[in-house]
Amino acid sequence: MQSPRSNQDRTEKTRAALLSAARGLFIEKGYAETSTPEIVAAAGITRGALYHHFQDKRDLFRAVVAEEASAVAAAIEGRASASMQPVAALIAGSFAYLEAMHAPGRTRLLLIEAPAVLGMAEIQALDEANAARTLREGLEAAFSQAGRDPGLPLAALTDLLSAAFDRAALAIDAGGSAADYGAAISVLIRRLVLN
Amino acid sequence: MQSPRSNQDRTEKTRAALLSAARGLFIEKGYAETSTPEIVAAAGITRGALYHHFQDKRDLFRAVVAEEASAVAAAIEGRASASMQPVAALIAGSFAYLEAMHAPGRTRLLLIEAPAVLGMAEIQALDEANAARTLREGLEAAFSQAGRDPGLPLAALTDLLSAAFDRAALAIDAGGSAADYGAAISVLIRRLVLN
DNA sequence: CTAATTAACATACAGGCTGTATGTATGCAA
DNA sequence: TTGCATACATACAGCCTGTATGTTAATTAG
Repeated sequence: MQSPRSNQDRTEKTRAALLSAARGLFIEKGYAETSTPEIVAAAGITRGALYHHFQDKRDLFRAVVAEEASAVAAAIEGRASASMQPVAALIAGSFAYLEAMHAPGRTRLLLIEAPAVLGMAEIQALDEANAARTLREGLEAAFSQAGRDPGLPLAALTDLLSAAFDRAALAIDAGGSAADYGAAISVLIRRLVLN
Repeated sequence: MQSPRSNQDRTEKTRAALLSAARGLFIEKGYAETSTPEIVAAAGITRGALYHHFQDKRDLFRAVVAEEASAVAAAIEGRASASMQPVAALIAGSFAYLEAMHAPGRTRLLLIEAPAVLGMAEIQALDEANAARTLREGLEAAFSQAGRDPGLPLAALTDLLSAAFDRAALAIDAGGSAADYGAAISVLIRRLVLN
């Protein structure tokens, strides 16, 4: 806090401007159709700065995706409180997820483009860190309360359910009936867990 | 059948060579990392021929995807015969799908790259023409046999199930346990349909 | 049967984009 | 204040896509 602009400050501002501009363009036009000249123009800097802060275009995209994924996780956080019944918590969490994913362009960015650009492996790791673990624990709790753990492939079921949520988010974003997909999610969870 | 090489013949051979070469490269390296010079070199022709037969690179990709999707549909065809019980038919069809998707590179091509390159709308239309309708009819039959249609959002449920199948195919392809995912699919269907 | 037209390519070109290499100015540390 | 590293900006090389233009062979018209 001595110079008019410390290096740390400059870096933060530049990175933030880059991320914001990139997110807007990636959401609007997709990864492939967005050029780095466009991004830096929108951010008010030059390509030199971009390649100073990020290794390449993909690396910048990765940062945007991570940011967005963590925003989704944050939006869900706390929506399914520990005081709820397991099944109710599962359903509340699912609806929170659908709501959070409804932000403009999020489904396309996170569910369509990210797997193609970054590869499924990276996305899976990111999911695991954010939502998947919570979901699996919720499922586990619900199952164990209903007393029917034995032999069920819990991890696989978690994965399949998570895929169903993703598809629901995508479908709603594409104009599908939120009520229908919400009901379908609800039915799916209840039938799976309760007998 | 008069000339040593009729135009029709030439066209067919060239298109086939192009599609085959493109499929191999798209599967091996993905859409973005595959260049048209590479494709035509592998096919033994020039870029002029490619752009004569297809509007652009995406159009060629679209043709490859359509071919592959129809191969999957063909592989499933007949696996779920009308003589089976509805639920058994559903499960048989699901397993046939998982098997058909296990061909090298198919999950990546059809489930990861195609939505990103062609857009979700086109993929949905393609799915609808191939697998989704069959699935919905199967679900409907199973539900009506179990006597519990009223009020269920059938189309949405079909969509979610289809997403679960896709994820299972992806997960198995990525090294997940085919037994676990198969069991999970089986459980999901049974719990959903039977009470 | 020949002339004209069109289809099926091959070649050449223009523009744009990515990543890197290089230059410069400013903060920071000794 | 002198030297070094950081945060950029500028310049460059190579590749790729799509189009425009040429060429050869097949098909159609007269």
